Amino acid sequence: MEKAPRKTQDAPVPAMHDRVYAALRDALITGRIPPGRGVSLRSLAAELGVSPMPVRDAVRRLVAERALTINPDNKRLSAPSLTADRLEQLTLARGWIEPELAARAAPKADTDLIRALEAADAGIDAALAVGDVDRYMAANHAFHFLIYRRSGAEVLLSLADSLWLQIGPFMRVVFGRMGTTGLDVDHHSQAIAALRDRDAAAAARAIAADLAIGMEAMRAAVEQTGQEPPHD
Amino acid sequence: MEKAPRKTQDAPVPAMHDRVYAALRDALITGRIPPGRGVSLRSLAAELGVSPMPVRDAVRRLVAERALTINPDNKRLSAPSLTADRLEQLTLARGWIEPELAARAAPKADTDLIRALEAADAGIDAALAVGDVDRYMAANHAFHFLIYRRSGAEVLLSLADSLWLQIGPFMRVVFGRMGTTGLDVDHHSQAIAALRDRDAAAAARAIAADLAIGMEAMRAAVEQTGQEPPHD
DNA sequence: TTTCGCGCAATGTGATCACAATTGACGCGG
DNA sequence: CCGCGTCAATTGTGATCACATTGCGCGAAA
Repeated sequence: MEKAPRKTQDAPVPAMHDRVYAALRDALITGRIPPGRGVSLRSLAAELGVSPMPVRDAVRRLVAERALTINPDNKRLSAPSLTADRLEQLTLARGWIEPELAARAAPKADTDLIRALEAADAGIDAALAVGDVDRYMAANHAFHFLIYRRSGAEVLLSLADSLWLQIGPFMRVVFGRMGTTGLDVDHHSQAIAALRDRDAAAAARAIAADLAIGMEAMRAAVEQTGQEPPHD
Repeated sequence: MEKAPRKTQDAPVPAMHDRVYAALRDALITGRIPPGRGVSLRSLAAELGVSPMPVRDAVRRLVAERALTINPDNKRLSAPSLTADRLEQLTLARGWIEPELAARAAPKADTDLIRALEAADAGIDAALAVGDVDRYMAANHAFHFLIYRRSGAEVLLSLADSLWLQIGPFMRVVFGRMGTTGLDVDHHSQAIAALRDRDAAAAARAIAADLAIGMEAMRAAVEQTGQEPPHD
């Protein structure tokens, strides 16, 4: 016997604070916690049906990843506000890191990865067709990180992860402002092709182009939003 | 009375978990917690004379910043090991971000900044002269982040912060292997001059050159270290 | 002397309580 | 009707306790 048969399943139940983290992360990315909104440990805990303890852990992590901000006077928590300045920096950083990750993933691509990417891309198209924002964002995230994870570059990967977490709320604004039109320009197919060919440079180009489209859409949306007062 | 005169100073006593964070951060950067060494919440708490609670918070933050790692099976904490792979990624990321920060800081430079930089640079030289590693690293960190903070680019700045936190332990290895020789090539003066001239491109070049020197020294040191078994 | 097994110590995690600071609302006085 | 002070509720923070799991060491058996 190798170890001791773990009942029937092998998955060791994720810790509570990890589930809370995942929940908050999802809530932030999908915009269920709108930018600028203040949150509190106890209210989140009550909402999730747990004690404030694991929420504290999850929140610390999200603050460190800049997915949440903490008022230095108040010590009160809030979702970061969307500013053109932040978006510009995020765009720049993504433009460095993500093509690099794609380039590193290219030599390691295999048929399993290609198949998974095609499935994810199909999911994206399906979501776009019916205008399902949540599914689109989930599938798009899955597509990109299927590639990035393949790079094996843990340090850069974690940077990309943090950047996506900060970008998430912006995407919601895009859809709120202009729907999903214009996002179907398919650099994803080019990325898949490049990976199939193990062509690092082409993969990097495809990802860079894909980012450029999305980030430009966000920039336009934020510029438009910034002129209005906060809507509540 | 405008508010209520806060005794004499204005600094509202940093929270315990922030002090613990600072302490751990310093311990990691200066190598007092050697790479690969396991740590525990309770032992750290006892060592710092506080309850495990603020240590948990600080550790969560450091884990999120990748300055500490957590074994997914054990759930046990340890300082990340130094690998050539990690160093390569850190070098790449620093090479993107830090020159950019310097470039953004250049237009905003003023005489106060220049003076502070000259003081920090003098501190570096003094530390190098007497071979004081801790002081050198502290002064070098201060020098760079005096510049970077001036950029006003919060997002990029936090990325740079995380990268330095991960680089810290490597630097200790450098000094342990080869002392401080070869690090006195003075790109810092060039950086100061560039900032005085508000020359963004020159500032970026100076910082990039400075990084290249240091990172190459680390690469050589790690390569040398990697061939030996862990020394305890 | 070596090896296996049992039990204790230590670990991370989560809950609950206590406390100081801040917020927000209610009510009183103008 | 408006302004302001007071008080209660809510906030983040830290400590302490309880618990399941893991690691390690001591001791017994061959």
